[in-house]
Amino acid sequence: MPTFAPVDEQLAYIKKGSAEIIRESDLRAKLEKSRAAGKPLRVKAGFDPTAPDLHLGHTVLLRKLKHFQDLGHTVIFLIGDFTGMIGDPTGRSATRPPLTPEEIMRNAKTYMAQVYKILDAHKTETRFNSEWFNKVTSADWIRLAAKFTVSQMLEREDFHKRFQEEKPIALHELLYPLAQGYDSVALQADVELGGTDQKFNLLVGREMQRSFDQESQVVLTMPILEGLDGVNKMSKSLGNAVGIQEPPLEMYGKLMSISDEMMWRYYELLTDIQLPEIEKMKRESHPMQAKKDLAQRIVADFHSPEAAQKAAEDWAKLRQREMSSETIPDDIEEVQIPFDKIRASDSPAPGSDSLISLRLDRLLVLCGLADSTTDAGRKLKASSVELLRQDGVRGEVYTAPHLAITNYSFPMRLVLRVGRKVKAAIIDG
RNA sequence: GCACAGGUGGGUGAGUGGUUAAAGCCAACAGACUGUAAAUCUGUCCCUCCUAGCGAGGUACGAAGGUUCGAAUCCUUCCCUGUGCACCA
Repeated sequence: MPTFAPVDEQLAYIKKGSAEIIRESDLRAKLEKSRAAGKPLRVKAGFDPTAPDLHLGHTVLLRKLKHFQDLGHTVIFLIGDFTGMIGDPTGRSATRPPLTPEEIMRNAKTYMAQVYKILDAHKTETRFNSEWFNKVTSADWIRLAAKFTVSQMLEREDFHKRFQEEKPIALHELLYPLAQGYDSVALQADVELGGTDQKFNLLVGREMQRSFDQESQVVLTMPILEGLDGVNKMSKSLGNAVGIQEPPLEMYGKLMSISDEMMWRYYELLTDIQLPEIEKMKRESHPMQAKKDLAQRIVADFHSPEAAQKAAEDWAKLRQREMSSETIPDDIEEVQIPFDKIRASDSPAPGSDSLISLRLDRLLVLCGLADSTTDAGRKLKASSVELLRQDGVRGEVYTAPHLAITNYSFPMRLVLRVGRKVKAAIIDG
């Protein structure tokens, strides 16, 4: 029979960082019962396999699940492959197109790989809700739908707002909360975790269980992590997210760009450092050093301490170069480019002369440093394009789209910088 | 089905026949500044081409047609959204 930590201890651990627990007394009761019986709680969290890439925002919840795992409870990672076909209306206040089963399966697979960077794969129960929903009949759906009223659904802020703003609410969207609620019934969940934006859906689970004569689950909401802008929730589509699969340097750099205020929030929600210690850092640490530590810590979580260390060093170099234009990081992304794609029309054929002429603007586009040749032209005019010298030291700013090179030889390596992005073009003849 | 109100660039949101590739704001991107960030200031912010110029051309205001020297702006049809009514019970 498994043993559990004292209830008060567990509660404290669970409460850290959480936004709301409905109801705490229920949770305590469940924990007591579980401890007495030596039976772990069933802790469920559902994920919509719509975005294939997880970002730090998602990990807030995953970390909390991990905490439950640490305490010895059973974590059920529910992939909403069925509900994914509905598309949770949450968030963008707009109807979302349903996904196809193929897309969902593909996403689900990429999900799992990422999730296990945080959760213990062996201790996690992974389920798909199509497992039970494929057996639910139309008649069942009607019965399910009969348990809720339109007004109840409109209590949900998102629906309410859209209704008032005369924006569309597709009928199937109303099914989402029902389905999610039914998941809890099917899984006999004791606790369900979700973001604060999921509160409504989570509460539906309580109601639903009650009407199926089950004990209502405890609802635990986690705060929604703000993105790099510090205002909106972290979301890939808002472009303020840090993906957990991003390369170390990119991750580090992004984290270093958050505001001081946000930094503390990230400390709270993305690290296991205890609150009193965070408070102490707030008082005593230099904000920049604290931010570096945070960034390094998070990069280490998703890559390795070594990678984090290197990211920190590269970032510092990059930073330094930005200040003094003297150094660049060691590993720059290299892009292979055939010469004839960027050859200027007035250039002599390669080999026929010691001089060739190429189109910088096209080169920028091919390197991914500009969106289009028009955009590249603009960037050039704005004096924001720098060609770094071969030794990787300070270079020269170019404003003209044509670049003549003498004494060339293929393959030729040109290191270009636009803003903080640096790319190396390997040009072949 | 009928009536009414709407559909503008990444997002908001002006513009109701003519320097309007389309105001303002936000976001974004660069530059300056800075102990990181923020803030602030400046510039840019549809695409293509080149001789790179306050150059040439092409797309663009739900879709397709039409009227006009000229339309995002007027007309017609269609699509989409919302509201009310009706239909159906």
